[in-house]
Amino acid sequence: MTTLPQPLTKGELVSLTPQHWRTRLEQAMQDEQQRMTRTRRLVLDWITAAEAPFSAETLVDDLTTRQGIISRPTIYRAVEWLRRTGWIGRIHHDGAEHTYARLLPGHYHHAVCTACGLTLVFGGCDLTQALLHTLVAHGFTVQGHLLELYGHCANCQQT
Amino acid sequence: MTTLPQPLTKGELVSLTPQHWRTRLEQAMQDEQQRMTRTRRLVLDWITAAEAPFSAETLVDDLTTRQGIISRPTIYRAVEWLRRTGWIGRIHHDGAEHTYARLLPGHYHHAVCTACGLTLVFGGCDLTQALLHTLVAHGFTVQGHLLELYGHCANCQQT
DNA sequence: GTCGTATTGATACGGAGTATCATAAAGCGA
DNA sequence: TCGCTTTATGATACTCCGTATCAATACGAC
Ligand SMILES: [Zn+2]
Ligand SMILES: [Zn+2]
Ligand SMILES: [Zn+2]
Ligand SMILES: [Zn+2]
Repeated sequence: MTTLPQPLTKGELVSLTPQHWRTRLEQAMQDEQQRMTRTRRLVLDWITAAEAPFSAETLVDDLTTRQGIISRPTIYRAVEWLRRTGWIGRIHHDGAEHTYARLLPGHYHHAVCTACGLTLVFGGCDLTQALLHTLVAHGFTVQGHLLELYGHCANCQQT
Repeated sequence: MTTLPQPLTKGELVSLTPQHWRTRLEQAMQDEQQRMTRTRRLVLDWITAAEAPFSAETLVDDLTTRQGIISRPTIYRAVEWLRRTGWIGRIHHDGAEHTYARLLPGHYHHAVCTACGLTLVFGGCDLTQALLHTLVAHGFTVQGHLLELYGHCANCQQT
C-alpha cells in the first residue's frame, strides 16, 4: 500500500509515480461511474507514459494516427474531464497552447522553462495572501487564481 | 504638467485618467516613429473612451460597423503593439477570450469579478518572492509570470 | 445474453488570431 | 505644396484550438 503527501505543504515539489497516479485514477473512475472504454484506456495509457507536460493536440496527433481511429472530440472530452476532476492540471503559456500534467486533485502551480519546456509542479500556495489585504479593502473576495511562472531551468542557464 | 505614481508600491491601485494615458501614449508614439494614422486614431479614441477592460473582438465589432471600414488585422496589430509596449495590459480569463486595460508601461495584475466582469488593476507584486526559495533550490531562475485573480466584487457578493 | 445508458466518431461549425501582398497614406524634405 | 520613401492598411484567405450535434456503438449491470 502506498501513501501520498496528501495536503502538500508550501512550495513542496509534487512527486508522484505514473503508476500511482493511474491506480488512484481508475479507482476514482469506478467511484464516479465513469466507464473504462477502449478509447479512454488508450488515452490514459498515453498520459500515464508521458514524461513531460503535453498538449491535447499532441495526444490527437499520436492517437489518431498510431493507435487506430480515435476522434479529436473524444480526446478533448477525456482531457477536459481529467482537468475538471483535477487528475491533470492545465498549464497556461501566455500566447501558446495549453499543456497538461498529471496531478492528484488539489491545488498546484507550475514553473515552466521557456527554453526547453521543462515544467516543475508545486503544491501549496500562499500567493493570494499577499494581495488579499488590498482586495478585501475594496470588497473583493478572491475565489480562484491563475498563476504560471516562466524562466530558465538549471540546464538552460547559459546566456 | 501632470505627475504620476511611477514606480507603484505593493498593492497600490492604479489610478490613471484616460486623457493622461492618451497624452503620454501619443508622446511615446512620436518618440518611437509610430505614425498617427486615421485608423490608429479611431482605435485610440475607442480605447481612451473605454470605461472597462475590453476584448479585441469588441473593438472589431464596434469599429468595423460604425466608424467606416477598419480591418480586423489592423485592429489586432494596433492592440498587439500597445500590449507589447505596455500601454495596455492583457488580462487572461482561463477559458475565455483575452481582455485589455489601459496601463502605463510597467508591471500589473488584475482581479476580475466573474459575475459582472469588473476588473481591478494592481501595481507592484511580491508574489514571486514566496516561491522563489524553492525554485532557486532547484536551479530555476524566474523571469516572468502570469497571475490573474478571480472572485466577486463588492457589488456581486450576494450568493 | 439483454438492455438502458454512457460514450463514441463523423461531421461540421465557431471563435480567435495571423500570413500575404498589392494598395494607400504618413511624414519629410525640397 | 509636391513628390518620394517608408510604413501601415485592407482584402483575402488561412491556421489552430476547441466544440455542437447526433446517429451509431459498446459498456457493464443484471
Ligand atoms: Zn530548460
Ligand atoms: Zn495557487
Ligand atoms: Zn461584480
Ligand atoms: Zn507580478
